[in-house]
Amino acid sequence: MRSSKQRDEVLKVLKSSCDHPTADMIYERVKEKIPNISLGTVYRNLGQLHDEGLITIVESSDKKVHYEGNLEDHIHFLCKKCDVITDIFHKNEVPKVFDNLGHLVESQKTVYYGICKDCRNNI
Amino acid sequence: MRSSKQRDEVLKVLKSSCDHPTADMIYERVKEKIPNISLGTVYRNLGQLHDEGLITIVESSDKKVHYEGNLEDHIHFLCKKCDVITDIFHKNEVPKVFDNLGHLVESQKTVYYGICKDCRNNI
DNA sequence: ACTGTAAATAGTAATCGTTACTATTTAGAG
DNA sequence: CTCTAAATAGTAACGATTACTATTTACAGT
Repeated sequence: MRSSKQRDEVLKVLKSSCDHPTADMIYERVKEKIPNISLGTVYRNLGQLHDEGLITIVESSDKKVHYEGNLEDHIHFLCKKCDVITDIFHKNEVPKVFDNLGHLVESQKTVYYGICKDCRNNI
Repeated sequence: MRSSKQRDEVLKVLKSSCDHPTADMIYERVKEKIPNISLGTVYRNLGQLHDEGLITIVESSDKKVHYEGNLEDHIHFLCKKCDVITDIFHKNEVPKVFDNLGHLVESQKTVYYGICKDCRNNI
């Protein structure tokens, strides 16, 4: 992968973002430094950075993909009313943390990602 | 909510599906019973059923929303190559189960859903 | 049963996040 | 300095989902 100032800036913006911005939000922020950057460039670089494992994707409920630059192991709380995503770093004390934050938990989803048996064997 | 044969059939199809079908797949299956049902009707009813808590949404990586009629508490394994979603019901023995299934786990995501503090207070 | 109504539907058009395409620019190896 | 393939800007296209509208339908009140 060749270096590019566009990709560097996308990564820099994401690493310094505390929210979980969408491609469009990242585009607006990068434009402050590189005014003529293309939205397609942002999408392509987000895809590459994700493939390289330098950023992660956070699913939301607003039909947009949200990105995250913080690779530290943590979980998310997603408000179904306002769609705000909260980071929770104290995995082991989840019930207590939510009590302290004042959030009402209604459900939970856990997904494991990887390669299934068939895909490991074929090729 | 008024009853409708369309909604009943959408729910019936989903309850008897072992995969995790998309709106389009559900549409095709319901058409066998109700040939002139509209895709929009399927989408609207899936939304209503989800609001009522009768079905759940499974995020995938193919940009489509997948639905599930099985409300039993379980987690998912998502293959990043073929996008197949596997149900895992033995939560407590996760590493062992994946060993047995032959799946290679690379990462994990946990999300809690609910109402955040601000949304609980405002209104 | 009959009627009024608001909800639900079928069919179609519109939306919008994302991807594809193309001519041009650019990084970096030789 | 040159060559070449990767990266880019700008724009067009795509496709899953949602919105819209005239018509149908469930069902509560008579």
